[in-house]
Amino acid sequence: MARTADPDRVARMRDRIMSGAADVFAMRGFEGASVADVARAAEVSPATVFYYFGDKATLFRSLFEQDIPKAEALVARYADADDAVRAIVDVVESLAKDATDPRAPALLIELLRRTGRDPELLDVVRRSASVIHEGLTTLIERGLESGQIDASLDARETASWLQSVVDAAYLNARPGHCPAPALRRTVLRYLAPENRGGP
Amino acid sequence: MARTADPDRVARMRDRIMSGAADVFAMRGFEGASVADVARAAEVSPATVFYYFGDKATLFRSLFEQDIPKAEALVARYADADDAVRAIVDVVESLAKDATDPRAPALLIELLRRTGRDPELLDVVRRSASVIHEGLTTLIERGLESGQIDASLDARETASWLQSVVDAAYLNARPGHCPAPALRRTVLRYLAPENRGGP
DNA sequence: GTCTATATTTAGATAGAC
DNA sequence: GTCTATCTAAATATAGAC
Repeated sequence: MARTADPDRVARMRDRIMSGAADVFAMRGFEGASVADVARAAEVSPATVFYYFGDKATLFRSLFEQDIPKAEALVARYADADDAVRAIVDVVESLAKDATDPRAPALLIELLRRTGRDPELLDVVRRSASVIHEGLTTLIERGLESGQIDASLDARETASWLQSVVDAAYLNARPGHCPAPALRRTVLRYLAPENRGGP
Repeated sequence: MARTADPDRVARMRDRIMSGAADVFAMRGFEGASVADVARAAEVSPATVFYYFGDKATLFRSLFEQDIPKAEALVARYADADDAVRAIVDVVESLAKDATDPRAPALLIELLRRTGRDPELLDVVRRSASVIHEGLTTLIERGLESGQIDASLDARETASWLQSVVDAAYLNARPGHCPAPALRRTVLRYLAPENRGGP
């Protein structure tokens, strides 16, 4: 067909394959999903998938490369927030919001798993995770200075813990059940100083 | 060698293979681990592994079958506790204690993953998870009655959430880092009534 | 660029000797 | 009971036509 590289058409084809890949990887897992399955879902031949992505690991990784700019945008949005604790809760809830996609838990699991085995994937994940981690750490430090957050907490460790809690909320997300209220309560109470009587 | 079925020897052999399997499954994942790898780790032949476990899925599942009696014992130990909140914290910390095993995070992920694909494994997991869930629910109800726990919380939902938080401790587990303090703080503050000044 | 057809590799599982 | 040897199936990746 088109002899010339049409960037738009290339992008559309990549999206189509990646969308099929998200379905299939979520349903069957990385190893359980064959490239033939992905090709069928995208209504192309297996060779076409390899033509666009080179190999299966690269196809999988490409699903998460979009997370880096998304993380950067999220952190930037709250960088200048006045109310640090409120900003932290908003960031955490934004992260958890993606869990509404029914494929999200399964894909997160595949991601965590593959991360230990694919160094390039690890790099992608580390980049987006550390953007979030830095963003949260900054907000926590601000809350510590203003006295909004319990002075006995370490900013970086607390940021890691909050990220883990978000991940756990994802993993246990069940259809028709929103984790946001429990998550919000958890974060607010975890951060609060105990000077007003607390437990 | 021994012509007669010696239950003790059988148990030792099973343990030896399962120990190797835990290493290999944690390191390479379920699909990534070949039975040949497990056999090598246990210093037997692949055929011996199949002789004892039938197939790879059964071998994997057997790693988690021991969790059911362990869960029952844990719940029983705190069934008659006077201080409900203290008992809840103890149960949760006991659950998280296994996270110190460096293989634990990887195995948890494999477990969650395989659960959606192996109905028999799902059954095993459900059994031990529901033992814990029932135990926690009972303790939470007791804390609600005594006013130790915030009356606005639903016992069953809170039990589920606490189980998620334990998962978070697993996910956050890194060598040389103890999750207990963050976990304890999270649980205590989540449960506390807000009548004394709250968040 | 997209396909069909296939080469290659690998791993789960079994047969049968000892 | 444990081994060696092997069968079989499946999937990644490529070659080459169109």
